[in-house]
Amino acid sequence: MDNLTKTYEPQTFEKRIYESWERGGWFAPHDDDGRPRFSISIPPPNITGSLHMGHALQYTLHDIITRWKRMRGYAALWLPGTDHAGIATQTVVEKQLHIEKTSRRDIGREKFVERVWQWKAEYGGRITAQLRGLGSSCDWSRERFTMDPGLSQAVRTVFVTLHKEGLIYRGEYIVNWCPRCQTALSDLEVIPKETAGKLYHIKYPIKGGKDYVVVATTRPETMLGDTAVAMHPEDERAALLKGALVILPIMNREIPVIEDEFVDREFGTGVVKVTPAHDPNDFEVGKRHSLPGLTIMDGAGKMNENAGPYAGKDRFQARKEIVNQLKKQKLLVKIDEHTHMVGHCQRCDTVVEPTQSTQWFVKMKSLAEPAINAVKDGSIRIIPENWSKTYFDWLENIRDWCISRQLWWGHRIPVWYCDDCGAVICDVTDPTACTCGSTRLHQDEDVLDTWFSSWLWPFSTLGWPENTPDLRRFYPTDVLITGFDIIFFWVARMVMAGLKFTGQVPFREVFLTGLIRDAEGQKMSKSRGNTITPDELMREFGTDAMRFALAIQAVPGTDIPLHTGRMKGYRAFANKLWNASRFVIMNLPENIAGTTISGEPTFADRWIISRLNQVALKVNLSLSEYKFYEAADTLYHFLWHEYCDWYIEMVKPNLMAGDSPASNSILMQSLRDVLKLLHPFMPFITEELYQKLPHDEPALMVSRFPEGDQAAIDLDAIREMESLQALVVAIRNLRAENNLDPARKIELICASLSERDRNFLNTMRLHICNLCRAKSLTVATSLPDDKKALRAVSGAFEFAIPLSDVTDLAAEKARVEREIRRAEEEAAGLTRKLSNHDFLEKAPGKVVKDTQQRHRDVVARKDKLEDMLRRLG
RNA sequence: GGGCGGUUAGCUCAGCGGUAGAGCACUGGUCUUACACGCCGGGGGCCACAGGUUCGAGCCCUGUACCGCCCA
Repeated sequence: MDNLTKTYEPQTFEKRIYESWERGGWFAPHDDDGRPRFSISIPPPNITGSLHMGHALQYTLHDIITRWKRMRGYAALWLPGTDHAGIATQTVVEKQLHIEKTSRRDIGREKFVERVWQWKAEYGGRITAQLRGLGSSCDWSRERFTMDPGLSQAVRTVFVTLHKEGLIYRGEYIVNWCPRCQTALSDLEVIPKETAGKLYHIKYPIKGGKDYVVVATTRPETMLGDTAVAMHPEDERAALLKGALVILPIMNREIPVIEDEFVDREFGTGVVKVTPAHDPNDFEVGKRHSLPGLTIMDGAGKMNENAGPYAGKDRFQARKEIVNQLKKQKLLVKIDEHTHMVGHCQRCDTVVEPTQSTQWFVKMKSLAEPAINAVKDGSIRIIPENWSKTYFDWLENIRDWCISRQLWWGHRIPVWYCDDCGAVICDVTDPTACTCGSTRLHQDEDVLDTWFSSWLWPFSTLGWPENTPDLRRFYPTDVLITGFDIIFFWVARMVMAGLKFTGQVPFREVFLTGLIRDAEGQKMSKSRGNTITPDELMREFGTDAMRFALAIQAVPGTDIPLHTGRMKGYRAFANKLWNASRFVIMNLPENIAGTTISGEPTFADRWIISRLNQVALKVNLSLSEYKFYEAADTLYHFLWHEYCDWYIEMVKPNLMAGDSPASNSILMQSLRDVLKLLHPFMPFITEELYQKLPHDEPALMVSRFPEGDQAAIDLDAIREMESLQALVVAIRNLRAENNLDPARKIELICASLSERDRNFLNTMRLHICNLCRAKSLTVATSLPDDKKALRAVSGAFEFAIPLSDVTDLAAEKARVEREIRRAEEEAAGLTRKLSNHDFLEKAPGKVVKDTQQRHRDVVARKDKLEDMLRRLG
């Protein structure tokens, strides 16, 4: 048997253990079809990313559930993979090219895509390596990437199907445009941020007079694209201006005054400029009033040829210059400070420019309805339940999804245009000729939003559109675990796609985690500089300690502030487990039988077995309800404060005497069960320790999870243990209060009028002496009338520690008096309750009975204490 | 403006109708031969506020005040 180091040193075994699991092939689900199956797919991390705390939390929970199911005999599949992160990955490679003093335009599309694949081959394994470091028991043989041929096939199939059904269309609309990424974005990829801006009040002269109207705008540069000004129809000024034209300053263009109810009369001057090509509202107004749209910027956010003198200038520079120009022309009335929401690119934080542009869209309405129903009728359960409302709200007000991106990295839109007849061909396989006979075809330049492949993830990874054995066996998946922040991006869309294309829900349950925050409760972000990475924590505290810390704080629907003190605490817990195991291993007889119990179990044995079964039942129940925190907390308390603090201590004298073979065996077996119960939470340390103990299975991870057996619970043993603990704590307390040297062996007298109690004391004699550091215990019907003794009461027992050197009688009396007062207060409260007729009549019988018992107990206690006080003189 | 959370011990959080809990921090004692990442004790809470329901309310209802998030 190897000797264990004195402290927990995770870095010495984590890597080795993970490799042994992989070598064992235990991450892949059993082929045995008789087993129930469990399946979960990973929210694929971005291929360019590195593991952050949110991942660490979510993947820890994935792993806990997967390991738990696997150990309970399920053919458990956790399917891993990554997504191709269109914008992020393209940006990374573009930066590389920039360093090489070239660009994607220079090398061309084909070469560029090649470079990205090259980059992926080189760095794409980074995040999956980190995933391994976390202990994730994913089936790597089934790893998928959103750009894999199979998944690409799924994307094409879906596109073509939706296109045929008319649910995908192409058109010119206002979209969110990121001038840095130079692509369109979906609504979800735009982050509105409260921004301190300005509200400019600008005079637009009315044609043919000296009058003018004043419009208010936050984006004066867009005025170059104005094609009208609008007022509310009920505005009295509107009547006067009916049919009037105003002169657009700077451009000196005549534009009409129109009336439209969308104008907010309260805001600004009640008159707004209308720029159909650069504002979503104005775009709608423009359509209603048949106004032309005039685009005044290019894809990079620079003013274009329609911007007259400002052509070529950056949009923000143009804003400054235009404001100056207006000032000069005395057309600027005033500038108000104005805080408003400004859209920023989710990827690069650049201010998004709403721009009129031709893009591809998905009609979402008809897809959303079944997704709503799936949650309403319980086919999918969202945990915590209150997120359902958010889910419904979004789906009920869903807008069409802009899916085309002006990128090169991604799934290219499977649409071709005939250069001769202009036909549009949309097909799963690349067409070679048009129906007109022409072979001059060109494919649409755009690629699809990355989420357009992610929303197929639960089934595309299992082989869809092929009807593969994996798809039949592992779809639908059981549960989706992810952050609530992607409930729209991903969760809702997956439900829509799953129902539409497989006719089934993609998962039966959705568990939404909170966000990981810093110690001050702030969101972690690079700009705040408050990020902590899992790598740092794993190095400092051990992976198991970090996992345990995350699990025990994973209360559904609650954010987790990250305190390193907490991590330290769970490293101490791991150390405790380590040392408890060390103790057990050190005390193993050479040839202990693996699983058989020889000899009669002692009281302590019966107690720990009972508690172990209760704990196992509780852990299974908690995990089945996704109460990770409850399961972890139960185990923490059991191992430390029951197994270590009491059971090991109670077993020590037997071990030293060598007279209880059963205890030896139960000590080891119950530890092994604790290791099993803890394994999903702390896989590395438990596996390492399991390997050091006698064991039957090749690895803990494939051993059987303790289910807990109601029949193995001896409630009498548990009750007796509770009174023993209360008595021991009371005696220890008395010692400590009176500053008795812990090394000093005391004499102890315990008294009770009941014979049963006295029998109990005699049975527990050795435990009491051992746990209280007493050299003798005298059991009596009453305490001797000796003044020189410390006295206290615990439950039905009174006890005394005779001391020849007790000197401070006054202090001792004061202490007893204090206890009497406490007992009196409690008794008074209970008396009040019991003299209330309504309580006696209306409260359930059990509650009344318990209250009466408590009252009797506290009165008895008070009597005993008063008796003690008298004896003290 | 609409919606959803939160407000419990110094800190971070459980508890959600019948005696207020945990971890950390604090504090007194202690290197008792598994562990000082330890052991044995201890202190600390009108459970945000105001009403209501109930025999009984952190727990249910109504309202208020702060704080946070999401959607317009």
